[in-house]
Amino acid sequence: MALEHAILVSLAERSGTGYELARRFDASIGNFWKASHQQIYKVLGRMEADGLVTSEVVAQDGRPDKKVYAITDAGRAELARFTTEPSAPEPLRSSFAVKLRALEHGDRDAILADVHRMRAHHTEKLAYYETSAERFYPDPDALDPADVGPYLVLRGGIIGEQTALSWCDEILERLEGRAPR
Amino acid sequence: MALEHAILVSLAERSGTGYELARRFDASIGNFWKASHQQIYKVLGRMEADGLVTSEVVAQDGRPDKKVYAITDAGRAELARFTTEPSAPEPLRSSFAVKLRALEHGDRDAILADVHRMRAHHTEKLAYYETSAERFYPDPDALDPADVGPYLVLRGGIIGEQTALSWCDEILERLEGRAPR
DNA sequence: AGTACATATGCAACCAGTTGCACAGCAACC
DNA sequence: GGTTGCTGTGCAACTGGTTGCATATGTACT
Repeated sequence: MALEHAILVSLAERSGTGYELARRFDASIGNFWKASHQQIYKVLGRMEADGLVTSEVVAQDGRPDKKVYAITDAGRAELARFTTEPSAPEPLRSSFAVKLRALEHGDRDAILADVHRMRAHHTEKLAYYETSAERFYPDPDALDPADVGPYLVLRGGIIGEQTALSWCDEILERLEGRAPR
Repeated sequence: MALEHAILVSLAERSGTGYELARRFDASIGNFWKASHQQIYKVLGRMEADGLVTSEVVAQDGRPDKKVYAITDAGRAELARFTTEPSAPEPLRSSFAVKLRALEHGDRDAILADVHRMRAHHTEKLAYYETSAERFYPDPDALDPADVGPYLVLRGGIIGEQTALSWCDEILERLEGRAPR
């Protein structure tokens, strides 16, 4: 149930509506834990029933009312408890790896096209992460203590994307018999 | 529904029982797509109803009967079709990243212990992959064409584990203020 | 006038996957 | 004699997550 904890982290940074959380998930935490707005609303409802968050309805003109959620003390305690839990080894699921294993049973050209598509995707993501790093943490040796966690997570994203890119290049080199690009 | 395709790949390599598939998943494909035996039996049942696989009951003495599954022509066609499908960008889910982001809201020592645990886990996995690589592909420049896909998948596993290790080291260096080990 | 997009919340139905259990027999160890 | 472990198949209940839809309003573009 890490979605619950991802929401708690996000609300600990600052309060917000379900809609806002969904967008934050698109941008930052969502790089490491995806969630749709439907699911966020559902989980927020359960979390409120469990006392981990509270909500306050705010009227707006020209726009629908919104429900601003805030973390409670119980929520903060649950978040702290969560950090003491050992992480289960992440079950890595890659349908692309399955496809690559099927190379001899499938369409080689289509798989190559897929690698090129993935390569472009990872290039874009890497650029996005690197821009974020420069913008938010221009001097990594002088980080605000509150930024250390988020910074290290971003670093994980960067080296992960670099590795994904290297893998694409290695595949292309071998399957196209030349250096990529 | 990539589990279906992972099973088809495995059965295309050779026929086997649900039980055997579950073990193969533990060892090879399972490094990139986990599945429990319960789920494999469930999916095999559906796949047989869909005509992608056939089964034959084999009696054994001293052991329970077993059902040996084999891929059909329809199964092979579906596998080929699958390879022409563009892969969706894998939604990466890391509860550890969520935990790391919660560094300032939780228990720093427990998180550090968790990093050490993960580091040990990735070290072990990397060693396992490297052993497999040496054993099955001692000469990567002279691969059997049928081995190219599986080899590249294994390479992905190796560089993924190396990256995970680097990330652990970077985290430890920053949080413990020294080089790891 | 019609379309699309952003804000904002939420239900219902479905699908994938996990957890826990049941049954069955043989082999090995203590 | 009892426990553990391997082979082998499978059901039932549950949880987490996806897909599709519904509703409401304002702005901007065509």
